Amino acid sequence: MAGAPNIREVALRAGVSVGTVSNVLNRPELVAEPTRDRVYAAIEELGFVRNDSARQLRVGRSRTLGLVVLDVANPFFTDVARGVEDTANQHGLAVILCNTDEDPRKEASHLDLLAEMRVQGVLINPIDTDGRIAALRGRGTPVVLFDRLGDPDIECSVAVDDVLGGRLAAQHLVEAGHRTILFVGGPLTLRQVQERREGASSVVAAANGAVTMDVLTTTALNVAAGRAAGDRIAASAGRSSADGGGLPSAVFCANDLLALGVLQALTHAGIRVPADVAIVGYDDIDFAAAAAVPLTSVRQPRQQLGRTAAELLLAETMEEQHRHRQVVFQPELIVRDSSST
Amino acid sequence: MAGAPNIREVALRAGVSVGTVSNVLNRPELVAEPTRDRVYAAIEELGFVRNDSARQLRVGRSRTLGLVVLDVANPFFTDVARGVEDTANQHGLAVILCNTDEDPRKEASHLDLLAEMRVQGVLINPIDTDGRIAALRGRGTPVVLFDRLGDPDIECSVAVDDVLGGRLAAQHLVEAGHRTILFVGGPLTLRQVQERREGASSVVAAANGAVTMDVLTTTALNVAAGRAAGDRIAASAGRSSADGGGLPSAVFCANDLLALGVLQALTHAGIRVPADVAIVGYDDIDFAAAAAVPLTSVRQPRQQLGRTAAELLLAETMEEQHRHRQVVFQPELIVRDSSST
DNA sequence: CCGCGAGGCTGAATCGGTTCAACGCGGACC
DNA sequence: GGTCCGCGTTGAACCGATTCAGCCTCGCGG
Repeated sequence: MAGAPNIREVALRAGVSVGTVSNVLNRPELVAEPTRDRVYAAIEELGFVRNDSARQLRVGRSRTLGLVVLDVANPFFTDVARGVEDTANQHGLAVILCNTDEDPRKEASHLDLLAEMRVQGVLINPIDTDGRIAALRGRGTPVVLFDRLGDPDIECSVAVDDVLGGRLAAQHLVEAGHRTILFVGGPLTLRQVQERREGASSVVAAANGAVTMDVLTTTALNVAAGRAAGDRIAASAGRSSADGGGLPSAVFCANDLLALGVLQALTHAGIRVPADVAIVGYDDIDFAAAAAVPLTSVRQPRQQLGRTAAELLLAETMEEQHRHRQVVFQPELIVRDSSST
Repeated sequence: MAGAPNIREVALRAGVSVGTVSNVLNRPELVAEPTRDRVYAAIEELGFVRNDSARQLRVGRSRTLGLVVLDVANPFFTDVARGVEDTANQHGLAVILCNTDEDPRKEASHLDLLAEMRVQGVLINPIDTDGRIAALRGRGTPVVLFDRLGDPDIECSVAVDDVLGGRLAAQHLVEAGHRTILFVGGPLTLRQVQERREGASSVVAAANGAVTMDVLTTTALNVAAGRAAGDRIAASAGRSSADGGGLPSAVFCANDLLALGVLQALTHAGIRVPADVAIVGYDDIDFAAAAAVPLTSVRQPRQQLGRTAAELLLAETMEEQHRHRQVVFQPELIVRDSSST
């Protein structure tokens, strides 16, 4: 009595068998109405709550799905998470949100936990492609990659074309007359950072030497790292350009958090944005528009990314014979004050 | 064989009984080394992963704890979540993060799910004090309130003194010479909003008519609502003060998201911050400092709030006879450019 | 009057770890 | 030689919901 009444006590109280209670819970249309009402009444009176472990044990799989992200503090990921949640909730699934902080060890331990929980599937923006993802899949748990393309033979994935995004940003700056661009981002091991840089590089290369692009590497993709980068940029303003100094005319940041940090540091140093230096960010998080110098940014369809990823996962769990798909979204440049002439 | 090997297959392969395998998993010090190694080898070879449902079913409770927040997109809550996660992980617990979007129905459905999962405990910033929280507790699941004080006889809670926070903000503005203050926040049913307003009101009242404070109610606590409020403030600038128009000399926002929205709208309308209007926010999220007009804000110890809440929860699950505690943190005013003269 | 089918319900088997009483065995001690 | 102890291991009972073969009842057609 203390603690949790079980299905047997409910059955006893309603004067039926446990099988009938289970039917009321799961397939009420099979049970005659008066019986059903008696069972509902008993459940109510006892305050019965189904024990999900027992259910799962019998059924074999859970009603949850795991979402593993690099950084919950980044609004980009919380927006993706919202998209995932929407789709999952519509199908009666719960989402377990795991945060890796870009740390492979945390990623590993979260994946182990999700495996033990026998989640229906995992959505992940992987750092480390260690064997765990393959192992999960080997045990029959579908894994969908998001914000990163995978091998179409073995997995579904949803991504945004980061090379194109980089190109859009750089093109915009070049067309606005900027000739010295600085790319700020890191760590360079992250594919997103690499590809955005690559896109920008291709535009610069096409200008045949008329435009130059330097790279300032950061250790993380957050506001603090952006501030540090901004301080270095401001410090270089005093030095002659022969000395590697001089302000760039534009800064392209690998994400908005960095851009906001850079913006703050530059403003603080008395450098005007966009008059002295233009800034372009990436992701178009809500705070980009909310900055007092609204940020030009490359918009990714964040919620849709999440929704689509979840849909692919559900398709994989339900379809009889599944063909892996790759979905690639196109980013879009949103021009605001930080890069207007 | 397909899918998931179980503990019996491991036992068979290692040539021991299932009991021994379980001991290796849970209390390896009881098992002789050579046996242990054979079991580990078998686990490795088969790719065995413990089925957590079965474990939970037997043991009675899970190794997870639920965290229910109003809005994952608000950095305040992700910071709290990080604090909770730190503490939980140290004790080998996982955190399930649930988002209510300030919607009582979503809150209810998440609580139902957590109940079915038999989580070790729940940390919640409740909207609706419907019976579910009491019911959970009745079934033996500890529930700790955070960012809100509860009844010390029945529950633990961790909060920050919001009345004091409101007072600090208003005091700062009054001392800086502001005489017409506008409080922006809502919905007023949220206790946090109420208390911050109340604190500010008390300061205004103490000024014996020298200072006035109006209230502009918002429908939510996010950037978009802040922008809308900012637009209304800017629109009133043109009207005479007899008409209820005229700019306030300072705006105090119930949280930083609102403040950022207001800041953006005012700047966009050509109103200078802080020269024309000063702004004070609340929470001191990272973006507050990162705004191009860095925001004066009332800082809450966000991570510590999370850590402490988790510790209280753990204490309640472990202590033989538990006495509920209320922990109240003091907020701190961080003065930045948005309110400097 | 009998047979048959459908609807409604029963209850035992099942899922896979955990736990614990009990057992075997070798060494120490009297 | 007998007894006792403790370490290492065993294996069956158990947790609680689900499932399904099978039972009963009732109504209808032959």
